[in-house]
Amino acid sequence: MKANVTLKKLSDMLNLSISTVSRALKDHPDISKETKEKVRELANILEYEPNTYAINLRTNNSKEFGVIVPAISNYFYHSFISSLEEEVRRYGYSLIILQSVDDPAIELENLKRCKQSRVAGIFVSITSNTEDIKPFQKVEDIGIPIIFFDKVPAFEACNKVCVADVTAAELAAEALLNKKKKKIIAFFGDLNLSITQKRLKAFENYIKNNGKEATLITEFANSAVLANQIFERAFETHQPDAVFCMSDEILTGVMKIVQKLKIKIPEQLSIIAISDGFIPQLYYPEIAYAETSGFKLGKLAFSRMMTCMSGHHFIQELTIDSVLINGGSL
Amino acid sequence: MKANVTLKKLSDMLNLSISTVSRALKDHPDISKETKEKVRELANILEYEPNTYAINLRTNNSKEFGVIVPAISNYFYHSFISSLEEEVRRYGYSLIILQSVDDPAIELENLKRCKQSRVAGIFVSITSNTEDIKPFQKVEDIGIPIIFFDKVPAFEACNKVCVADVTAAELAAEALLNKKKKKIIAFFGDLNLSITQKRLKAFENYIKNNGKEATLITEFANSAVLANQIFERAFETHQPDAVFCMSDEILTGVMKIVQKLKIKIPEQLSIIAISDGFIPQLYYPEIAYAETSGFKLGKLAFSRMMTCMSGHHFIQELTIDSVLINGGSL
DNA sequence: AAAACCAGCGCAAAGGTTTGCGGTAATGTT
DNA sequence: AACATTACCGCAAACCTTTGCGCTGGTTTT
Repeated sequence: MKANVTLKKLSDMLNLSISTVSRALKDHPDISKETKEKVRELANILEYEPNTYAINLRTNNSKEFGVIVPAISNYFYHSFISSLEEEVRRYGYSLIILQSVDDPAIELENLKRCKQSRVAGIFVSITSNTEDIKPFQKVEDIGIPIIFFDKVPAFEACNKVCVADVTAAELAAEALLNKKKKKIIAFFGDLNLSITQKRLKAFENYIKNNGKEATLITEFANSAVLANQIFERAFETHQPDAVFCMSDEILTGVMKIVQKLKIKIPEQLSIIAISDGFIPQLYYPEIAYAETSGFKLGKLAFSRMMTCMSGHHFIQELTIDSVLINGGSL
Repeated sequence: MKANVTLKKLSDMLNLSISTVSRALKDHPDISKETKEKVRELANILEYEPNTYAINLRTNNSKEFGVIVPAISNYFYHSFISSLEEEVRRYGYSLIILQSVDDPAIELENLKRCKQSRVAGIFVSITSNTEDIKPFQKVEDIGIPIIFFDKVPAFEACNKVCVADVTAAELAAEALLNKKKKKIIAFFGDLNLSITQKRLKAFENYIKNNGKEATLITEFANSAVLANQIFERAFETHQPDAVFCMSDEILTGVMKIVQKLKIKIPEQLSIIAISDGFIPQLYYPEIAYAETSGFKLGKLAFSRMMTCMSGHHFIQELTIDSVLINGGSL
């Protein structure tokens, strides 16, 4: 573990002052070409690297963003994180990942960590049980911008970037109606989540307004396993000609039953989902879906973060549009 | 953006020195109970939080680990990361995630970042093209321990934690032979990867030594899409009674053809894979697999990191064992 | 020839915390 | 009564970088 080379060391060796060395390395106009050259040369030889800790202390901020999510191993978040990481790296930032395990208490702890680390900004997807948004607002008050993404607070005024839940649900509904489906099972996740409520409402409304002759049956399941059982029963009871799956989790539950009962897709049953696309393309035929791209959301979240950091502090709520991706399942 | 409360501020308000306040908050024996009480009280009221930057500078290390992976959105890594994050959090550490996009140049840049951030340690899964391990060793020389996981350098002496490739492949082969399979397609990924070579060799050897009457056909594909085409052709050409998939990527490719050709599992074809378990349970019947758990690997990697940090610097190569998880696919 | 200017560099403070050492007063020991 | 001990606390250096300001010697302006 060799001694670290610092500005002081360089300045000693060159018989210059620390400030001159510092400025030389930063190409400051006050320093002559020759001096700059000498300094740079020695810095290269000794492999000088500025001490990040000292810089952070001096400038009182770091090139790091915090990311707080309910869980990483989720169909959606890792594509978001992956996309976000790509983006922030270009600007010299890094990502600190914190999982809340869907527990508001841990979420709060994670927030506190971000505050203590004095990150440059925080990306948050809240847990399904998060009720108190004030702690987040307090952090924002001390100058750390917060971008909520995906799972965002329902009412409070804050910076949010979301997928277009309403559009996605409507696109899916429209696709089914275009195919003249008459008996549709719409299958949703945890009704306590605002995302479920939004998609449910949008889907129901669209069918009600545009599909007079279609029958709609709604089902709910909080896990893929539960989705299995519920769908198996529902399929036999109602003999639907189409099923809409609000999420990947639901879709995987449904598809397992499809395989078990050897249901013919799309002859016997049409399927459509809302997804970011990974799960739907695992099946044959590939499942049609209204796209909610974690990738695109990552890019959007970052650009929003940058404008927030530049001082434009007006609050904004953004969504990325959804498009219909056709599979052979319709 | 209110002014930050520092030790100095506290000490001024209490008419104490900075050092006394610092020690009081750390429960140092030199400080009297009463003083400690007063300090703690005021610190609470003012919501004092130590300045991480200053601490890092002073102690010359941070409570952060770097994680360098080829890509986050991978079947395996996000469960590793998720598990690792859970673990490090208990000890007050955080995780900085860096993606190499399977590019050795970016990988090198990521390594440099970790070095500049002076993280406490680095977890690395190298890209398939990484050839030069020296930069990693140089970082280790300056006192930052490095744990290679999953994709590890083939020959160099360094700390590695891996899944039990050999055991997993043998378990899978054994399971197929137990079922008296006679014509087995063994399907592998990129042959340039050491992981592929290991699994290939182990599988082939096991069949050769224990399954005299079984025919083995090996195939290779570098992507799920390629796996589709190759398997479709191979299935029709060879009419196998079993297929072994070396990875999730291969498995998804195979399963799509299974669905397309309506191959009956397990009557017509037995399937077994090596996987961490998420993909296999998406299908009906669930696919049997030799488990290589990202979750367990995360725990192991962390414990190895801790012993490395405690100064026991002997190099070690560890593997987590594999177990056979039965599905209905055999 | 005096005044103004400029290029090039150094001094020193600031950012907040930790910690070895030294100091003071009070209590205990012979 | 003189000395040693103990309990508490403060001084100041160190970690490394950034930056406002001031200083010097030389060149240009009036």
